[in-house]
Amino acid sequence: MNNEKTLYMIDGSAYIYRAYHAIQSLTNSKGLPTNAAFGFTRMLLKLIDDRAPEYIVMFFDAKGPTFRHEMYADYKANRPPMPDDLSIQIPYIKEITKGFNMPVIEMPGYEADDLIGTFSRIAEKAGFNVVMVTGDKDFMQLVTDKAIIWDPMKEKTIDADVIRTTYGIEPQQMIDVMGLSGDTADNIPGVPGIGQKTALSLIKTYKSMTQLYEQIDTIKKKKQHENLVKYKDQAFLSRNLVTINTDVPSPFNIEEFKSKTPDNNILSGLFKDLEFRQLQQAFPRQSDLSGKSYNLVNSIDALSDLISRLEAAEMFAVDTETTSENPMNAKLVGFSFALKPDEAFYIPCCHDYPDVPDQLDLADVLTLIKPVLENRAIKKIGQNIKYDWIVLSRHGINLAGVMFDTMLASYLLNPSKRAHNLDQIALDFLDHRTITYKEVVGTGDKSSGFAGVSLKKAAPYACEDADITLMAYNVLKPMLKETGLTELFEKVEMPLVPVLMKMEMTGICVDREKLSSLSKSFEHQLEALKDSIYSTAGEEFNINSSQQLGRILFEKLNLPTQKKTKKKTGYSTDVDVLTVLADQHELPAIILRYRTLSKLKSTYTDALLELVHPETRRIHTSFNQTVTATGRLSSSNPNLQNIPVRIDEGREIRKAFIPKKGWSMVSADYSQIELRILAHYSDDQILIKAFKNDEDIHTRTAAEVFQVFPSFITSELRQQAKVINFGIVYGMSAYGLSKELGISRKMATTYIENYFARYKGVKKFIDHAIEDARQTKKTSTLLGRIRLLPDINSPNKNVREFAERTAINTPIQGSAADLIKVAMINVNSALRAKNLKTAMLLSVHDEIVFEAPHDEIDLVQELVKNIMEGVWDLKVPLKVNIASGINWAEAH
DNA sequence: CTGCGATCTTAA
DNA sequence: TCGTTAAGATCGCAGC
Repeated sequence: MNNEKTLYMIDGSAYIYRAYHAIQSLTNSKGLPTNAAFGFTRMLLKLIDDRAPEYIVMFFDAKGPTFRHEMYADYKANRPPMPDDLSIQIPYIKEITKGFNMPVIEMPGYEADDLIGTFSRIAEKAGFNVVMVTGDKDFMQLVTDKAIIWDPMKEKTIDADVIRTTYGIEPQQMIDVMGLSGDTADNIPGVPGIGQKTALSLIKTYKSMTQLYEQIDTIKKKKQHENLVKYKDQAFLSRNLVTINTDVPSPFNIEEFKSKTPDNNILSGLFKDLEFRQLQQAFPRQSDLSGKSYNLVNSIDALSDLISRLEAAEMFAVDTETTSENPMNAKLVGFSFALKPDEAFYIPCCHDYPDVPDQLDLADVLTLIKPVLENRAIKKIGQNIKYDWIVLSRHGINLAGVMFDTMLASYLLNPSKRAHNLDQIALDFLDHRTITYKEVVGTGDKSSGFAGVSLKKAAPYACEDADITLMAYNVLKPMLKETGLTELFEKVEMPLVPVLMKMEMTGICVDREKLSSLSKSFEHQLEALKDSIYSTAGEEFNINSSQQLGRILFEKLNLPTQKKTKKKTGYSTDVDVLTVLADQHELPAIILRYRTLSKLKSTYTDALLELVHPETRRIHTSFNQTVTATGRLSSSNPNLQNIPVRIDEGREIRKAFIPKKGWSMVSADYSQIELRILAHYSDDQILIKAFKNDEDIHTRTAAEVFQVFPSFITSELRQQAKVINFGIVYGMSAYGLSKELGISRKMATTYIENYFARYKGVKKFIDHAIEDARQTKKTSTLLGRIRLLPDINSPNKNVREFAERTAINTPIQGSAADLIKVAMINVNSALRAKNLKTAMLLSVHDEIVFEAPHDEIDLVQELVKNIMEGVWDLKVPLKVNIASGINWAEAH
């Protein structure tokens, strides 16, 4: 039905002004104002996103006087000239429009209104629907059954019916209304004493100005009558002025307005200059392989030539292509190398793709390439080099001379970024759009992985990876230096890579029988709980669906609702809510139990068994070094940093982590490392003294806040103080504390006041951390790790306060991360130096887990404890608890 | 069928 | 409105 074409006509000039006024202040780093350009672009994007217009054209007012000025010299005489900080943006705005590949029309002597009016009529006659994109009500006179107004920013549509119902007149009658009332904005006089309301009611009654004047003597109000008569000429002049011209001579053909795809190269460049970073990413430059020399190496001669060049090089970028994202399962498919920008080589070894010409044999390539990869004097650059390092290691090559990982460099420069993959790095630092893995390999089931890709597609992709890695190195290295991150990079992050690699490759042993019996036990209990839930609820439903559960609890059983979910899509049914409800009905308690067990089964027992490696019979997690915004590591596939420890059934899972036969688990954890770092940073005398005396820190806080001697502190008071201590580190408010402790807000305020009255240094630290962040727009850790805080001065309170909490928490959490990373590196070196068999297995934020042969336990405990405690010189001692046991739970 | 946001739970 | 950092299971919706 709806096969009619629609033409969108944009009132460009009006949007420039609106954007300029709507956005208060926005400039790029060079001081160029960008507010109007930004708002204008946002409007265009919204239009394109929402409507995907098939025909589109942009209109601007022409410079200089128009035909209206000839009619009336004072037309728009009260308009101040365009402010300088707006006019400077006009060329950019026109370029942006050009970048979107939109036709632009402006005509001397006419305003955008008249052009839109004219084309509106032309398009209607040609059978088009017309949408006038504007926020200006003056356009209402142009509305017809085929022409409507739409404002993308306010998401408002005005069609003929809207005008009829809101104003009670036909759209064209707006001209007469405006003629009578005039328009102060444009300095159009109208009839004195007649405003919008009066004009509207007059036109409603008399239908038009002409008819009004024909029956002028029926006007009863004396003054009104007098003015109407006296200013009759002025009224008709005004009417002419507000009438939008619909027959401007025009040489254009509507087919010229057929929309085209944006020119990403133009837009990307503009957005780069204007520093619209998100937009720059949304319109990346197209991948351009011209000027590149990407070579396929598929003969022994060619390989020998390449290897001679690699042998002679000081450094090169290396990348591997494989069959799996998991380096512990991946098989090598090919290698790529880059020695200088714009030149790269791909050595395919194991492509399955039919008619791959003369592919080299993997074993031959490995043998030939091994010496150069193992030569530590020749430096290697990689992207996520830990991955390649593991894969190569599993193929018998011990990579040496690893100097630079572009992923780590990108991470250190801005750890808050979502991604540090090569595509993103190329975009962010080289302004280059890479060929994506998806484009080469495809997606879904039919894709047979990289080995199934033709060389024609694989070679440019693989070569580009190495090429871009090398070019990114050239950009990133000086950036690290400028940002003061070189030492952190060279002394901590890079040396940590082989440590993590070894941990991942070693893996950890799990007691599979124990896990499966736990899983079975959970399954039986869950079955029973399920029956009991259904009978208590009186019907069957999906217990895992919080939505359905909410309906049962709050609509069927009419239990009192506690809180809505964050995005208010329904009732919250989380632990807090169910715990409260457990007093009033038996169902919530059963659900809680069900949730606990099903979490343990699905996330832990079942998932862990799935991830036992078929050959090593151990679990090999990935430690991600570029994920967290604070500098911590994260762990995935599986996440071994959130194995249960608090609840009893959960601890059973921890017990399933066992050492190799005849060995022991050893766990070393920093005691209160974050509060110790807080003591160091804040120089707070009470905190420092407490740690120097090795006091129980929560008892000490309880004593200070509640003004009681430590010996009188009960376990409840200590628990409350513990919550306060944690709250301080996270920047918690009185509200948060009151909720957590179940006390009044007033009481919570008092606690916090007491805390800061006693811990004056902590108060100073917090104030200073925020103040410093305001100045520098970033925060940093002990070892100089940074986190950018662009929102620290945001006018939005929520956004700003979040940045403020970050400014408090990140130096603490991040410094703790710095220290444990250094400790891991030092412990690893010491174990190697002493030729110990003990292996580091896991790192869990403030804990390091090892497995040690029995005869090394005592030595290792002593060694590890000393290294960890001596890792950094703080104003307070660092304390490490270390213990061994037959499983992780016992050692912890 | 796939991707993604929302909700909930686990850890430090 | 209101407490930091993560990963992952599951549901349910939108788009292909």
